[in-house]
Amino acid sequence: MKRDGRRQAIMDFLIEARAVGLDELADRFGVSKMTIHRDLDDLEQAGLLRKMRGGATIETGTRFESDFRIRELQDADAKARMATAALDLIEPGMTVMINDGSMAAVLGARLPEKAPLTVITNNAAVIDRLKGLPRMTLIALGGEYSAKFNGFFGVVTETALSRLRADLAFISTPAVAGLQAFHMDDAAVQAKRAMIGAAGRSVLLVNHRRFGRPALHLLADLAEFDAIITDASPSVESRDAIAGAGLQVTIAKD
Amino acid sequence: MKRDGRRQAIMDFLIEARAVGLDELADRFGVSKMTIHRDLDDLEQAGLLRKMRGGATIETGTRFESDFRIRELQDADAKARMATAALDLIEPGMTVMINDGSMAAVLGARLPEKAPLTVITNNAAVIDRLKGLPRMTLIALGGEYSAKFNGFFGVVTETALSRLRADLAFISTPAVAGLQAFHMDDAAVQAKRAMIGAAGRSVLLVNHRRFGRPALHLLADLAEFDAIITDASPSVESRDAIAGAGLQVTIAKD
DNA sequence: ATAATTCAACATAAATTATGTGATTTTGTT
DNA sequence: AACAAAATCACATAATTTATGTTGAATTAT
Repeated sequence: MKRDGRRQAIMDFLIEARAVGLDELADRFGVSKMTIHRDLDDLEQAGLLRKMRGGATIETGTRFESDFRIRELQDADAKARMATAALDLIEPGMTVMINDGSMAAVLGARLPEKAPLTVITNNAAVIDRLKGLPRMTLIALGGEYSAKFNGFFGVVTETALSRLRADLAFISTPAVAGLQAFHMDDAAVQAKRAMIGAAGRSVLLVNHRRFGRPALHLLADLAEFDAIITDASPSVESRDAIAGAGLQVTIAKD
Repeated sequence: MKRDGRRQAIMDFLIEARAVGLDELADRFGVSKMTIHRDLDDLEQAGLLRKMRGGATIETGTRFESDFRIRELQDADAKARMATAALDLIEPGMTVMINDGSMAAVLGARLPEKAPLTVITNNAAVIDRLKGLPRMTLIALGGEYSAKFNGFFGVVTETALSRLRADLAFISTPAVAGLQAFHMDDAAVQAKRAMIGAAGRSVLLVNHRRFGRPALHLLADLAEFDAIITDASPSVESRDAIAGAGLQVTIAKD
C-alpha cells in the first residue's frame, strides 16, 4: 500500500470511528510512527482532520465534517456509479452544466470520456480538472469563491447563467423530502435554480440516504427534473410517494 | 544546466535566430540528440515552436509569444520587484482587480500580505493561489478558459466586469509603443479594457524591454493609467516620449 | 519528576524522471 | 528503387525527487 492509499484509508477509518490513535495506525499499516505523524500533519494541513496528542480526530459539527474534501471521500463508490449513469445521458458535442458539490466533481472528472463537450460550471474542482484539456471547451461561471462548497456563487454567477444556454444541467442535492429537493445554503440554491432555468433538460443527482430529510431552503420540485439518479433504492415511503406522482428514478447499478 | 533551463535557452535562442539545427543544439548543450528531440517534441506540444526535419523554427506571425508556464520563469527577478512596487499601492480593505498573465500571477500570489482584500480576477493562477485563504474575498470573473493565457475571457467575463467596481486594477501588457499599450490578443484586450473601466484607478505593469514594440491590438493610451510600473529604465526614445507627455513611470528597484 | 509523545535532523530506500544507446523505421533525395 | 540522414522506439542507466526510518533532543501531560 502506497502513501496516498494509506492516507485515504486513514480518512475512511476516521470518518467511521471519529478518532484514532497514532500507534494503532502505525501498527495497522506496518509503518513507523514518524510516517504516521507526517501523514496526519499533511492531512491536518489540508483541513481534513484535527491532530491531537497521541492520534487524530474528525471534529464533529464544525467546518471539518462538512468540508468538501471530506465529502469527496465519502461514499466514493456510490458517486462513481451515479456518475456512470449520468454519463449515459451525455452525447459528444453537447453543452452541459455542472453544479457545485463533490458528486458533481466526480462526474466532472469523467466528462472527457464524452469529448468534445462544452462544460459550464461554478465548481472549482471541475474547473481545475478540465482546464486545458483538448476537445473540451470550459466556461467558468465566476462569482465569489466559497471555501465551504469549493465553488463560485452570487450575482456574478447568476448573471453569467442568465446569458447562457445548455442542453443538460446536472444538479446535485443533499436533501429530498416528499416531492421536493432542499439545500442548506441559499447562495447554492440560487445558482442551481439559475442552472435549471438555463438548461433544456435537468438531471437531479441524489444519494439514496438523502431521501426523507428536508433542509432549510427549497431547491425545486422533483417534477422539474427530467431525470433523477440515485445509487440505491430509497426508503419505502419515499419510493411510494415518488412513484405515486408518476416520477421515474434511475438507480445506478454496478 | 537542467532540463528546464536548457529548454528556456532553446526558446531564447530561437526567438533571436528564428530557426536552429538539432545537431547544433545537442552540441551546444552537450547532450545527446535524443534529448534534444525530446525537448523539441515537448516544446512543440506546448505550441512554442515548430519542429522540422533536422531542427526547429519559430512559427512566424503572431503566435510566438511564449507559453505562460515558461513565461512565469522568465525574468522572475524583474517580476518580483515590480510586484513589490505594485503592493505598495495597495491598502488593506481595498478591492483590487488582477488581469491575466504571469506578471499578474506573481503579484496575485503576494496579495495575502495586504489582507484583508477583495480580489477580482480572470487569472486562473491567481484564483488557484488565493482560493480558501482567510481574510481574502475572491471573486472569479468566469468566462471561457484559454489555455494559452491560463485565464478566462469572453462575454461572460466582460458582463461580470460591467457589474463590478474596484478601487484599483493592475493591468499588464507585453508591448508599449509611443504613448500606447498593445496586446496581441483581442479577447485579452477586451477583458483588460473592461477592468480599466470598472476600476477607480488603473496601474500598468510592463517590463522595460517591452517598450518600443507594438502588437496587433491597441490596449490603451498610457495616459489612461494612474501609474506605470516597470523594472528598469526603458530606451532613451521611449523615456523621452513618456516624460514629454508628462507621464510618471515608477522603476521598481531591489 | 518522569514517562510518553512530538519534533527536528539526518540517513537510507523507493520511486520517478531525465538521459543515453543502439536497433529499427521513416523520410527525403537522387 | 536505393541510399543516407533523420526520426523514432525500446530499453538501460543515471540523476533527482520523494517517502520512510532512525536517532536523539525538546516538549507535554500527569
